[in-house]
Amino acid sequence: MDHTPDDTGRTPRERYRAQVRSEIKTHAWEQIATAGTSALSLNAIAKQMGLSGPALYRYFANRDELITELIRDAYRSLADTVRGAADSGADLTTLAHTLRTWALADPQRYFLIYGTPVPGYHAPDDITAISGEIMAVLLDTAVTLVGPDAGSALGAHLDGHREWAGDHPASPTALHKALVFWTRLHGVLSLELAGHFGGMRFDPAVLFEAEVESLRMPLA
Amino acid sequence: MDHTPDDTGRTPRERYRAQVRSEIKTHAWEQIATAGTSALSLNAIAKQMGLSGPALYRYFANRDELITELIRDAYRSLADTVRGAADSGADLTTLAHTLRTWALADPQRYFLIYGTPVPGYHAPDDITAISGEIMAVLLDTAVTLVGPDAGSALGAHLDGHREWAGDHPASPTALHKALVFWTRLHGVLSLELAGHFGGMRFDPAVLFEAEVESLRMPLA
DNA sequence: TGTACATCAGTGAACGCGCGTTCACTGATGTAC
DNA sequence: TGTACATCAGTGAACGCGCGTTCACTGATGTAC
Repeated sequence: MDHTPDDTGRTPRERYRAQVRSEIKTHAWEQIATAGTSALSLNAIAKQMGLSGPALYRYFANRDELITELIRDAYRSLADTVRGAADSGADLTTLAHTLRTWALADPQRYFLIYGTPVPGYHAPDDITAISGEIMAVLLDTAVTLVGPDAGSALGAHLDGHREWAGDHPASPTALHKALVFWTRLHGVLSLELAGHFGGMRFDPAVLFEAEVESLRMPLA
Repeated sequence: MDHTPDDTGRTPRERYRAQVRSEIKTHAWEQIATAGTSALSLNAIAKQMGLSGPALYRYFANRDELITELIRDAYRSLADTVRGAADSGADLTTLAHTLRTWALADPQRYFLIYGTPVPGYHAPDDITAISGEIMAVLLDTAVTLVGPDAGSALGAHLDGHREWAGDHPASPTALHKALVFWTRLHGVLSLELAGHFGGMRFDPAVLFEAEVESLRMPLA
């Protein structure tokens, strides 16, 4: 048999490793969706896969590394999703719906990013870098949106602390809109996903829609 | 010694019990603040208090009951805080700042209410009732705020599903404003508390302020 | 006020459990010549 | 193509740990007469 790398540049063994790794992650997501992140257990995953517990240590150094990887994947997925939408010419409304669809598809994935923080946990730099990518997409979309708005106090403040925008050439108003796009939609989405609209009988989609439209209005 | 009830109507033993219960809860909050809710352990609390593990079972039937009690206390505290502010004549801005102060005082308490939900957990009815109290305060404040706004699509939709407002006689616009008060401020607050503005150098208070002011503008 | 009894807080031993993780190993797969 | 060796996936036993929870108990506190 020929075990030279295939056209993806990976040997069979590498491909096998990658596949098992991803299978582990799939089972990890299932556990998180079923019982929450704190219930994630390497032994339980191994059992589900018909492996012994220690086998997983061939693929992840320890439990923390697995969780960090899941967080990374969640960020990556979100960043790719919004970037993909923006590159396909999505306007603000379409982008917002893309975000909502992504969140509803897997609430626990959303909460792994935007849910309760674990005291003392700090994400590695490459993950915070992905946050920056997401912000960049929001800024791109915000600049296409800005009309002849009057400047806002927040816009001016943000303009005075532009570091977070990378070197994005967004106007103060666009900075303001991008940030508020994020916070308003997160406000609605996270309450919806957490079930806080449960007893109430209205349709969360209508609320979401209203908040999306609010972003088209001039600021303060 | 006289062991008849004192003027609060409780015997010394009852007062002692109540005090130990509250001491247990205090230590529980410390643990949650330090290492997150999933790290909450009855044995660890007992150790901190210089008691044996089983002693705590005199005060709480089990771990779940303790956690539920903490959640109840968190809701109660929030409801009392906003109700107190409103009764002291707080307007929308003051109420918003009261909320922010309450949240910043103990982020983990905030997240116990509004953070990542535990799949499968359903709060008992008396707790969801407290949600209603909070909503009532928001509605009270919203009605004082409403000007000659044009009706919104969301307002009309909410008016068609008024059950969640109890029998509060708020106008459609007021319903809309109350709900958006909640979601917008939660959006900003939860991202701030979770540290998502960490790397960015702007002042979250300015963003919060801007969102509070946004509530004074006419809706869509 | 004093004594007999009931209540109840707290203890220490013990339970079974599942966890993360290590280690020395077997056996299959891949590599070099 | 065949053989010798190296790599590496996975196993099973074992570790120590802390967890929630039960149980039978002791001793202090409160109650009734």
